[in-house]
Amino acid sequence: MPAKVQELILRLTTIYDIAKKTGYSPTTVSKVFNNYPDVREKTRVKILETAKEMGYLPNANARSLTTKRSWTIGILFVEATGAGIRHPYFGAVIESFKKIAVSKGYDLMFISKDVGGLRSSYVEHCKIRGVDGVVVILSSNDDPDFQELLDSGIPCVILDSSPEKAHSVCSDNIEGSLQALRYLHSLGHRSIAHISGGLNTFAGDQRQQGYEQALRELGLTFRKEYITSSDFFSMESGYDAMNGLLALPDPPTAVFAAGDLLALGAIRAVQDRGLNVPGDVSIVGFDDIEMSRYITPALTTIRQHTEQLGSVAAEILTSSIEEQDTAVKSVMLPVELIIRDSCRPVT
Amino acid sequence: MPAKVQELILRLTTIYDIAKKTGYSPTTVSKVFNNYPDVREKTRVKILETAKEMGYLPNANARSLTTKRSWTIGILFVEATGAGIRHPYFGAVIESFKKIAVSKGYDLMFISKDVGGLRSSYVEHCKIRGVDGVVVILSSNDDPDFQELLDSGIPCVILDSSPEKAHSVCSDNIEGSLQALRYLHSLGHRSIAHISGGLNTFAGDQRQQGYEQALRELGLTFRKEYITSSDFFSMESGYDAMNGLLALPDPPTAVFAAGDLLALGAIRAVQDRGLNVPGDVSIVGFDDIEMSRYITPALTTIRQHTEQLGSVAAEILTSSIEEQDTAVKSVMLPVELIIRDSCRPVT
DNA sequence: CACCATTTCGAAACCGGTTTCGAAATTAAT
DNA sequence: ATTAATTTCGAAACCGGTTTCGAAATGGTG
Repeated sequence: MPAKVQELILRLTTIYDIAKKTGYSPTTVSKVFNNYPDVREKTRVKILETAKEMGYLPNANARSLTTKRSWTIGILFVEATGAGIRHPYFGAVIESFKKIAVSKGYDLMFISKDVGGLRSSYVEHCKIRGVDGVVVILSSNDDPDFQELLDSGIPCVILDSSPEKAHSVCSDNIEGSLQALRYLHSLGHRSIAHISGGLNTFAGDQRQQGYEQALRELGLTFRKEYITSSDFFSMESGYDAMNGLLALPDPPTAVFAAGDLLALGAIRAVQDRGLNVPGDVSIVGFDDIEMSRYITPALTTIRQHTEQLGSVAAEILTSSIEEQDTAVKSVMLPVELIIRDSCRPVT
Repeated sequence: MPAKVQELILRLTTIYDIAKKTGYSPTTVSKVFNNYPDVREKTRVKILETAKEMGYLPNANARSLTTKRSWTIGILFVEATGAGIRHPYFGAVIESFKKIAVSKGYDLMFISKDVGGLRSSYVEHCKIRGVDGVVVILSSNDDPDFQELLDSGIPCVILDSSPEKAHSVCSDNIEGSLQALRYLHSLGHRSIAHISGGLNTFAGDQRQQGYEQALRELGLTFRKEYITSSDFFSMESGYDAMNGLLALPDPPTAVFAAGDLLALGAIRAVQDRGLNVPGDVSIVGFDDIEMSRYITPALTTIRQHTEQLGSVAAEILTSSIEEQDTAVKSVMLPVELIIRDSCRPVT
């Protein structure tokens, strides 16, 4: 052990110290902190008082060791996309998740494929750390390590996915796509393209399905070249995708993007060509990130209730950890079309 | 203990199991995993092999209990602003911080003022969890709990601040303001306002100082009404602040916003009044968040090297945890003016 | 082959809690 | 005042590792 660490060890007071000072046994001290009924009121207050005097703080590691409960929830999101925590959608969801989880006594820890500086699987990481549960955000379904996690028996709640094995919370993506397309259709648009988020994510897949379903519903013809698949939900890929669409001999008059960031990139691409949104192309996004209200043109989009997604996920996960109810819960939250300035009737 | 938890306890294999199976003692097994030199190669491989066979994974809690090293780093950011993790700047910094920290064997855990569902101080939370160090992002200097943390002896690295007591990493905020103002000045602007991030944050304070310093340097008169103090670095407060400036009898021709989000909000406010950026007002931001390239007009801004901020912070903190060198390190990273489309010479 | 130096290993104590179960102390009942 | 019922408490084992220090095994040497 390095000298620095050694030196820094501020020996904290333990229940043994309290026991010695009060004259009671460590057992009794422990019972006080765990609200056991078999300790007399007088001794309870005495122990509590000296605990406060001595600045006692429980040692979470010691407690976890015996109780097998770490009061820690792992956060897992796909690192591959590079978007990670930087995507405003995730940030918002994590924040609301955190708020609920913390209020219930849990702390959040990032779970990655490295542990102790070595490569590992998610499950290994979780078991080593002894997390009580895991919240998974934007998983790519095809990751075997992720599947292994679902099978591991560790309580999981997945956002934007819906495996049979684990709890899940997601928005009604298909309905969102329908609403977007119906709206564009109502404005007279008939050539509507889709910037997909990619089929390797649940959300991307669902929204694309919804897009295709809407085409059928509205009697529009499906055109393969009108679906551009961006792998990530990033502005950059939205930008590239839109450029592809604009280069088409017969470009669409409207575009439904599977994410707001994609939409922002797309808008930029339109503008870079000297064209105008919504003048030349109407664009609808998905997510309603905070930013969308403030850009020009303000983005018409499908709002997800991110705060609720996070809090519902937290409720589900914590109760899954604490209750014996084994039924897998699968919640789908409604979405909402937010009309702003990025769409216009065809002329 | 709830039945569910009890039931789920997948008794993991321990070093004792390995000891029993191989015939060696737990001591020797432990030595193998800790690379002690006094174990013969033959027994090392045998232990390692059966460990793999049995699916052994170390128990981090048990290890932490004896070694007093949790290999956990606490992340702390001010929750008060509501911005929290949602701000793209933080997200980016945390991500690069995480990358380095994880590669060195640390995991990241959020530190809040709640622990175990009860109100607590940051220090208490840290001690209970036994984190090895803490990274603080955008602290508001006036929080006493935060000061207590700095005094606690727990290794800390602070971003966007520069206390004497702890390591710190920040951008050269003052230089950034100077560059922004000089640039606007070079375009002929003489009435330049400042949307401040607020004086209760280090970055906000520094940037405002830089603004005032630049005014003097450039021989411009300081006008109190040209500084609008927004409390948070949010689009909304940027929007409000800009509205205030535009309502002035003598509105500025250029605005230097202390953050990109503030700038985005400001741009929106200008546009909502039927005015144009940069036609009627030139705007410079600060941060260069990814978004800034994609909005219209693309934002001219002062780039912070977020990735480097995060990685340098991680390097400093981990070495502060591991080395005996007690000198407090204070790193200031250069900034860079990124010229895009949100400014124009005065006509 | 005896002797000494190295290697290699393990017993035991410890880290800071929790929990079972029985004993002691107190109260209630007769 | 006994006895029975209840409270209140603590000894001890355990959770899964780490580390010290001494003993045993091995190797080398004369």
